[in-house]
Amino acid sequence: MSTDLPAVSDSTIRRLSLYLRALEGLDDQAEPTVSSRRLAELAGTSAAQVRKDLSRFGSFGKRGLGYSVAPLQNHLRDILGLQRRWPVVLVGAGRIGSALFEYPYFRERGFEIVAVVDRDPAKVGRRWNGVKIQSVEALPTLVRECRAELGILAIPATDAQAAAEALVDAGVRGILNFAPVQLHLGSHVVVNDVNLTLEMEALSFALRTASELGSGEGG
Amino acid sequence: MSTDLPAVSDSTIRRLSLYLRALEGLDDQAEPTVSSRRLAELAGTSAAQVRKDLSRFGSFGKRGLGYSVAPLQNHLRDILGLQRRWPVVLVGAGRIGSALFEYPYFRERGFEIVAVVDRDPAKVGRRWNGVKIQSVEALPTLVRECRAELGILAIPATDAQAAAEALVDAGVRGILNFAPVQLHLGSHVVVNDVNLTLEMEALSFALRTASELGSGEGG
DNA sequence: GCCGTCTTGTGAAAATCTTCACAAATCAGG
DNA sequence: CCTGATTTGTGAAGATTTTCACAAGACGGC
Repeated sequence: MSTDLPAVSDSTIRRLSLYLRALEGLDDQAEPTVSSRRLAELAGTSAAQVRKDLSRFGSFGKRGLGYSVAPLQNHLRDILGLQRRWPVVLVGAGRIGSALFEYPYFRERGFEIVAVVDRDPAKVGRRWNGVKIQSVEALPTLVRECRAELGILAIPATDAQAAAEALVDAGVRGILNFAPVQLHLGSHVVVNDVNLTLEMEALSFALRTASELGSGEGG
Repeated sequence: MSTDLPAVSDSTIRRLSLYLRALEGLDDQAEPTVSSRRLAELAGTSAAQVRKDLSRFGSFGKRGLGYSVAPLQNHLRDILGLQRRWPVVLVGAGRIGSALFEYPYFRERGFEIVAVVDRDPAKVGRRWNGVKIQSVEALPTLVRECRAELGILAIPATDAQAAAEALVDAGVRGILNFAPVQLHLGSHVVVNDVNLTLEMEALSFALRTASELGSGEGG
């Protein structure tokens, strides 16, 4: 079934992912249906928000009853594009790259890291669970051979822009970027940044704010 | 309620972190001042947004000239709470925990992982660069001894809620959570989730959307 | 000093996102 | 069938965030 796709905000999509995760945590034998209120609790939002989010894509619930767990899971997978396998090319075989390669939840959702490249000649040639680490020069060929449309950048900031461009030139349209740098790519390419330092700084700000009761900066 | 710090949105704070990163990438010998337009380019937002964000905390710029790079860096560090050291307790010594422990940018910003715990007895006792991995039972003591207010959860979803509660009971007020589960904690605790699957799914959705719009190319 | 060119800081307007509130639909029980 | 207890889907209202637009300030050249 093809889903009609209106303009949907990024925050809605991110919540859909949380709904899916929450639904997968339910025992659909014991709990075959779920209300927007319950789903909201599980996902950390409000019932109205859940209904609004879902209603953008269709009427999946039944009044008086709620949403059937298994069908809703399928709808969400369909909306998010998870009803297929996504081959992924990983750039960078350092600590972060290694952790991502082993990350079990990617494969579970259809994201399969099918190729790994690294700049370091000492790493090239090693095998990770059957996948041979290759040289960055092989990147364009690899992307094309694997028909990868998704790439992950887990390399230093200095190399990220060039690597991103290489990925895009070879056909990648979506990038998960762990490098602490703003990538400048064509507007048809989607980039999601994972900025670990930023996350810690947001915590730091929140804690500082909380403890500064009664004293602040001069205005 | 804090007297001087206004209510500031999370998105503003996140952008401040990006501004700081962008400023650190500038050579302040060659470029002693920066305009809101330039900073916006570097951080991937608009000039008006930059000015609005900064103006919530003070008047840091000079009309006709822009912002002085070094002083603005200091203002941002001050706002974000980076003018101090933040001891951090890491829960989970698996792949992700290991990558985070080695992550160089944390220490650079004052976030120092001073203790590591793991549930696995086989890992307890090992040393990571001078830090001994300890049992989860030691967690409360460790948090208190280190005076850690920040914790990182890099453990399976099943263990995350209990570990989070242990952290909070021992005095932690901010948590960076890599476990794919919604934590339920007191409202005085700040939790930032890093949801890698969600990030990939957002890419998947975007790509699926783009291809389903037919042959038209994005501008 | 005066002029022209920049650039900030900021109210107001526009856009976006979230919550509210309620009609319509569903079910269980008698 | 009818009643009462639920719960969805959704316009409207409310809240928040972003963009606009411009007065006021700053600097260099002369």
